[in-house]
Amino acid sequence: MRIATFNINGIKARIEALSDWLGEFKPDVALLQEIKSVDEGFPRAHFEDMGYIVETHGQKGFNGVAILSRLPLEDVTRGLPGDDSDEQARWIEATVMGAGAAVRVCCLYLPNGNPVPGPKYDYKLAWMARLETHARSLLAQEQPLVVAGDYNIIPQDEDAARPEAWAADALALPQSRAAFRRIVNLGFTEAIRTRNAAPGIYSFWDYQAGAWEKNNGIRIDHLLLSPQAADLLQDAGIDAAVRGRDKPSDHVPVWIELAA
DNA sequence: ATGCCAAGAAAGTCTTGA
Repeated sequence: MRIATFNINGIKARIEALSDWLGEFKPDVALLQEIKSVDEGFPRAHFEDMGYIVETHGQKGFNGVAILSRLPLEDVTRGLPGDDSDEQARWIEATVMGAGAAVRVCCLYLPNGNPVPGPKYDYKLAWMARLETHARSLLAQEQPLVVAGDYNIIPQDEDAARPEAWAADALALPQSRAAFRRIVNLGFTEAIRTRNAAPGIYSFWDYQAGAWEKNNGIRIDHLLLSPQAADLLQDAGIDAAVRGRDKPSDHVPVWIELAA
């Protein structure tokens, strides 16, 4: 089972680039963030015609997440538990029925949190505390589980080409990194780092100042695996070349292959 | 430090992103 996470930065602007990539990479499951669309505005039929089941959790203008799957989905839920007053569309989860195993997949768009300090950073940390609580209950089910998406966290200095530029940013502050580590340390395996321990691998390059051409990137899109999912892991990678294509997102797909 | 670019909502120029 091939699962990818991809912050597409707007479904309307990315429908061609996303379709091309789906046709080439043929993921069984694509976890999309920043669809920037309401559910009714998502081009559902277009992706159904490509063989995908489409589940969205959108909102007007920004945010929004979606799951595209070529395998059957069960028990789709929307919204991160823990705060019924939270209106932002940043979480959708479902069970993917693989031939060999069922895999619970969670698609998240974690708040950016800038500027610091301020209410946006408070919201980020509160959201991460809710994620920790929910992740703990999901892990307790002791099943294959993938919690993936745009975490908006640079886990360590080697995950940025210019870590000094991010030192005071919400993506890299010690408090942000500590919150991410608390989640990982519940028992997750960070998929990419099982395959590549070297610095210099990124998943985001800013549109500004020639960041892609200079390889001035950061690694902020992650797939966290429960022990039962990690046991199924066959491969993991980042499809960085997508960033160099026409009309790209500023993020690229990050993927895993599971024996499921 | 800021926001060089991009997207969306909307119809001028904001907001948001990272």
